[in-house]
Amino acid sequence: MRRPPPLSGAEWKVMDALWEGAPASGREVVERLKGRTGWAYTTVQTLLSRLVEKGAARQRKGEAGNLYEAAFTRATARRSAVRALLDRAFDGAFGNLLHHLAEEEPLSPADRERLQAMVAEARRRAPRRGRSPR
Amino acid sequence: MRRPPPLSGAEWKVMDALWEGAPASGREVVERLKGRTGWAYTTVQTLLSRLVEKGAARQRKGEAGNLYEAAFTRATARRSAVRALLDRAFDGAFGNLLHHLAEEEPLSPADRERLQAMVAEARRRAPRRGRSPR
DNA sequence: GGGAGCCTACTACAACTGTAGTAGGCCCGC
DNA sequence: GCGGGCCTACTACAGTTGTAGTAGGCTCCC
Repeated sequence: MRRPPPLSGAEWKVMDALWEGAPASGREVVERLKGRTGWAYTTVQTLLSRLVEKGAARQRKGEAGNLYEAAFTRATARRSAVRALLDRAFDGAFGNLLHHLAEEEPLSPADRERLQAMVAEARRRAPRRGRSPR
Repeated sequence: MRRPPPLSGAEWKVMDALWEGAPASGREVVERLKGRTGWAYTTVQTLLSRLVEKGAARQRKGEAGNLYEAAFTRATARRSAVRALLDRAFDGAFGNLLHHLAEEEPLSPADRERLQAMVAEARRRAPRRGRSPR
């Protein structure tokens, strides 16, 4: 899966359930989503089918019914979602997003500390791995 | 406008044109979008009408046709879009997004430097303005 | 071996999105 | 004063998304 397909809001919830443990039966997925969504069994089934269709999940026959698992990791999906946000609202540039976060979002002082520490840490661990901004 | 409405991809492009200078006539908006989208005049008009309907833009009569302007700033729209991404893909928590950015995204070393500097700068300027993370 | 459950596949349907076409009004130049 | 442009309002239509319902099959119990 080179480029994961975009996931809709409802699809994200189902993928979250799959990432909690796979493979999972339709029944299990419904159980995991109970309390978060209250969706009918068939609603979840429809979403699972759509995810399989678009290549976000894989389906295989199990003992009792189909089993499902995500076709890519949460981190991959997040990268894709961040990329989509970038293209849509930040002119495609990471720098614009970073600037926005630092300047416009109500980060708590703790968030800022944390962000700063994380950046420093990541830089220490992988000083040469980045790509240049566009 | 307490909560700006969510904007679709096409709507973002039109809003971008409005933010480039307002008020602007439909014709001007179309001109600004030429080369970026190639949309027909009526396509842009439809999008402008939808934006007015959903309260994202304001319309008023001008000398020669309607004039349009954005009803909120780009920064406001961006905050809203970031919030939507957070809710959809990061469990609603800023911290998760920050962690993702630092750990998973291919930021260039320059981006990391910049991010770090911006955070430090923002903290210096507004040491007490943040809200606590959720 | 027939009914209760459970499962999958197919269908439904309204709202929202992307992308436009058409009709009808107003103004300017000839 | 009429044809060409330009503008607005309305309509169109397919694809996606959210949220299900229904029909038909398997299976296990009594």
